[in-house]
Amino acid sequence: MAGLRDFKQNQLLAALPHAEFQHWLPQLELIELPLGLVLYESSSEEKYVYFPTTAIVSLLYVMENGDSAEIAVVGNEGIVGISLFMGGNSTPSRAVVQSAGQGFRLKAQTMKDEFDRAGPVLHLLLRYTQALITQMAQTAVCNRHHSLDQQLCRWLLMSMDRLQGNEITMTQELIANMLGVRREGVTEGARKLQKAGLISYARGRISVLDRVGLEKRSCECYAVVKSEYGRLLPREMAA
Amino acid sequence: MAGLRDFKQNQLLAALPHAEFQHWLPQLELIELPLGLVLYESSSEEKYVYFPTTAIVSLLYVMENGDSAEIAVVGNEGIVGISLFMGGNSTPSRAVVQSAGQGFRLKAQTMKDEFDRAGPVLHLLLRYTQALITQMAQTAVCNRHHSLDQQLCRWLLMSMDRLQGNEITMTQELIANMLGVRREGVTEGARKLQKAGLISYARGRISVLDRVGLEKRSCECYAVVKSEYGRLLPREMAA
DNA sequence: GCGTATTGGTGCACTACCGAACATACAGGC
DNA sequence: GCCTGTATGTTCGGTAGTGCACCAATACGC
Repeated sequence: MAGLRDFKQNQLLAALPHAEFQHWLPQLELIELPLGLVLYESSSEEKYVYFPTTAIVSLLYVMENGDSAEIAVVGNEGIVGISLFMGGNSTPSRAVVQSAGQGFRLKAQTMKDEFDRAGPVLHLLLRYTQALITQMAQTAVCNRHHSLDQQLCRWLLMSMDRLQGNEITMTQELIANMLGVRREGVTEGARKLQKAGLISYARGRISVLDRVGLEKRSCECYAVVKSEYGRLLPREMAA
Repeated sequence: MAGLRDFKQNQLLAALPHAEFQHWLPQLELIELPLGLVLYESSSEEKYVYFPTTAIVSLLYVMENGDSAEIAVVGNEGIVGISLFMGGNSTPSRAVVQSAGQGFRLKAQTMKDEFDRAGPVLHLLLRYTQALITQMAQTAVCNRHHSLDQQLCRWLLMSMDRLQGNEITMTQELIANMLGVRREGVTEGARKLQKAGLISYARGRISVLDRVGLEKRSCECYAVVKSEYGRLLPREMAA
């Protein structure tokens, strides 16, 4: 049985007004989110929304020829499945667990009912959605203008913000998939970062040794998105 | 004085329920939107929302070093200024008139009041927002994976969908700004399209001669976004 | 402790795009 | 018709990233 502490690990749940939270509580199921689990598939109807606590979920587009690209990341600061309350019930993207952990899920209908009550929950979710939009827009710009090395730094920093500790469990192959680049490119970039003493890694485990150093090598995109999250979401939520 | 017909040129206005439309009518101002006009600046508070009728507006990010990239386009199918009802009141992007024309504007507060009434207008605007999100996400993917030539085709098609006639008034230099590429690259791409008989152009005027041909050369991104707009918005709105 | 699958490292030819410099050509004011 | 600014055309060297092929090292099941 999940305790109050577990729920509050997700910052949207933590920010819910007391009354609404009490209302949802019996309906929130704590579930395991293993690496690679697909929470929803492109253009298929979403039956649940998910509130990650220790897991990280990638929203990614998979193209006709199999190439893919991550358009946003959702961790314990957010919710997976915004198209439910936005009205579309699906999106052309896929949601995949990028870093294993736990999260809560809630039935689609329960979420819709609460949203339609048009109270503070609606405004909280919409502000979160705007933050997510910023992340997507910045990803578009970043894909256009920044080098693989810079993007790798941004990606590592965003993952760090959503994890406890300073270790990421992730192969270079998977990172390449997310960024939509070749695995060799990630190898090369990671090698440079290791040489510079910013990270160290071995077979699917990456340790961040110098966060500030990564921030310096990253493009401005990381800072822009982070500050927008801080502005749009309740104080303690800057992620 | 604007007639009913003018209002209905914007498809969101046209889709408003009768009661809400009557309520807004006295507050909607018809304005000219000349090329290059900045409707809102990055991170500045938005005082109006805009409903383009014959104009096209670009949402673009301008980076620290001056490089820019378009993240979405809004024409007569949409509204400029979603951050007002999403709750942020600003975004890190800039909105610029990309193709001169007209549109209506509405005071921020009027829009918010209506939105907070939580009626059908809220749901209409949120579905539109989801369509816009799809466009941004697809732009991110397109920037990652597709060639300048393909993107140029996509861009021309999206502009055509938002204009009457088959002529676009736009220099190659400006298109390059939107796509976030070099002017020479656009020149080269346009030359190929002209040679293939798909378009013809001269000094800032582009005529599309073979729409289907452009669609064939474009990447899948155009079709994905178009079909999502069709799915999410009222019938006649597929743009 | 052996074999196999997974993960990471390296080299190479190739392409798309960039940055810069410069040439041409058309439009509109006079 | 001439001048000037704006729009487009062309070239050239440089670079980041690709696709492919292959190797090296570690982890893990048996």
